[in-house]
Amino acid sequence: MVSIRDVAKEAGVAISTVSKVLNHYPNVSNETKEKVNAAITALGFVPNTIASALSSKKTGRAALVLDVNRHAQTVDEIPMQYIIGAINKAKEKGIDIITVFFTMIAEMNVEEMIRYFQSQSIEGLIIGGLSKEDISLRKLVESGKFKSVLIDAPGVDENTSSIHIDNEKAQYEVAKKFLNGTAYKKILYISGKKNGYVSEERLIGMNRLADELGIQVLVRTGSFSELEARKLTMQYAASREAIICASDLMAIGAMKALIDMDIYRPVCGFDGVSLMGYAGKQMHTVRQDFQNIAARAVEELSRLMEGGCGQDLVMPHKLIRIKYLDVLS
Amino acid sequence: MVSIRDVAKEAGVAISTVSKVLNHYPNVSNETKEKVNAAITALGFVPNTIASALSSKKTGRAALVLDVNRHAQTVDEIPMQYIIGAINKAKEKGIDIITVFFTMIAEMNVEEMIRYFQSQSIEGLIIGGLSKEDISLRKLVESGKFKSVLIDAPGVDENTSSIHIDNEKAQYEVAKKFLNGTAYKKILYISGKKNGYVSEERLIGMNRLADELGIQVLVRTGSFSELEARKLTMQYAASREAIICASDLMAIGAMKALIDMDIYRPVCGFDGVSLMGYAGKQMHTVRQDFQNIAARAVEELSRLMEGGCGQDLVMPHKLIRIKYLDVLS
DNA sequence: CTGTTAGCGCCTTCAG
DNA sequence: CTGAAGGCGCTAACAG
Repeated sequence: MVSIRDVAKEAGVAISTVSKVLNHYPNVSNETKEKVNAAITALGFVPNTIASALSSKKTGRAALVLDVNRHAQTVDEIPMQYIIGAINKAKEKGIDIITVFFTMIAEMNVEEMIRYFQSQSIEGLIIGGLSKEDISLRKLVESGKFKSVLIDAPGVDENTSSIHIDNEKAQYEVAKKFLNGTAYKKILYISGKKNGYVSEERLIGMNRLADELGIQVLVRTGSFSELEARKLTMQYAASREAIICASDLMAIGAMKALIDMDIYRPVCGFDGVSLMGYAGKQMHTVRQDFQNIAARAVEELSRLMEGGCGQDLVMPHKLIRIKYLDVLS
Repeated sequence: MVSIRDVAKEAGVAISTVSKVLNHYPNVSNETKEKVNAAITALGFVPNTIASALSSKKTGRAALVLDVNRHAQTVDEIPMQYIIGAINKAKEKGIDIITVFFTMIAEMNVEEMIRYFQSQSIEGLIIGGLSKEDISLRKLVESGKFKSVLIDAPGVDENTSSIHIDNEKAQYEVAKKFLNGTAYKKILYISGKKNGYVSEERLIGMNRLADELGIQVLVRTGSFSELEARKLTMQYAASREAIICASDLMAIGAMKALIDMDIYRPVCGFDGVSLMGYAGKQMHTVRQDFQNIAARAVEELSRLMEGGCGQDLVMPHKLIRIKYLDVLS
């Protein structure tokens, strides 16, 4: 392995000079800079990140912590979008991302988590899907040992940023568009998790619209589960005129139930996953650009790692109507 | 940060002794081992992977290289399964995995790829979806600079293992089961990619069955594209009795085309992705356990990294009939 | 603007 | 079985 020392010798300069041009220090003359660069390419020198990290105490490593149901049979589209968005941006930013799943750290207490991430030399965390029940993880974030970006969860402090769409507004808007031109007065709203951060906001948005339009909303908790939404639809849809769900997956569950029941009710979703396109029916939904959210999260983490202060970031959303042809490729 | 030196002091032993118990060296007395371990827990010592890697020249880092279509709107289920399977097993094996996408390295030549992975201190590669067109990547593997495990692609050598199901057999079997009890004589077979490793094997399996049963098979290339399969079905299905596809996504495309054409033809897929469950129709398919394949790949890589020699691994597959309820969660 | 010199935290011979 | 000492490749003061 050719090292910085070889480059220095080849270029006829000191070892530290090479380091300086490598790290784009300001005070190096163009002349020596060129000599060094020539030597670098001549020798095919590759800087050793490990050594650099050890010496500088900056590893540039971050963990993307995601909640995927390991044995779920449904498609994990959202985590995948997060991964794609984050990794691509991370490469651009020169930071390393390792992906970690909730299940891998679920059993750990705070100390163990800290130890785990520290042993991995991780400086930053991007957490997707933190819920109120993830107490250890929350404590980990609050420990301040790592810079963190929380997707869809609150908790801004000096070392922590939060990134999310305006869930309340989005739910309000999509439901409004969905109901536009209709005279429905009896809606079934299938909500997310009880005590879930985004679920509560979405519910508020729904209620605000209901007040405004003077419609009656029956709220039931679907726990973001397709099956649960299916059951709730079976139970309540007959006496309702339309169904609004706090996620696309639940919307699909609702729709399938309606097909089984052989009745028609319009259904509204939330997320904009491509799976909707396979569900066999056009549906209104909010579209979140998960890749973009993750990419933005990486940028934000990068900023934090360079000493920036935590902040609250609100991403834009769109309203769309998804149909089969949208997902053909 | 508490270091090995502090532990040594606390335990009243030499720094190297601590290192030895950390790395489970044989020649340390139980007595000192206990002293050291006590000191470790007392101080909450966390070994520094970076320093260890620099010193030992073993990083224990691997890259999972995957082909995901960044802007594809269909669900990237297979890569996600690979990621889940690989990462979970990697944690168990104590190796670090960073995920890399083909798009991130597509433009690079071999030298650049080598440099990229070396600068990341990566020792091993797990590559999913290597095709005959990925010349640089193939050269990278053949360079012998990294230990590699190829999923669904051939190329075993000293540093390289290959892992895959028996595609020929699987295609033969699923098609046989699918046609069992029918008297169809005119089949449309929508194949994968021309010159694709797995595509060719599957086609051979299909042809073998066709010979055996004396049926006539019209082969068309669907390139694993749902849209292409849809088009081909539109074009040829009317004059055929059944459709067999070399992937589930193409099977879905075929099925949607049949619905549009308003004719019925049974469709057979290959893979066992959960998306099939949303397609609105029961379908025969091969089921590959992608998580398990990836997990096995990590084990194999781990073996290679410890000096083992490359080998060819054939994973088992199942035949299933997938239907909507299978994917409810 | 350039070179010298200590480490970073750990591993690994090599003596004892 | 244990300890001392010399790096691994690089960064970061500090001199010059």
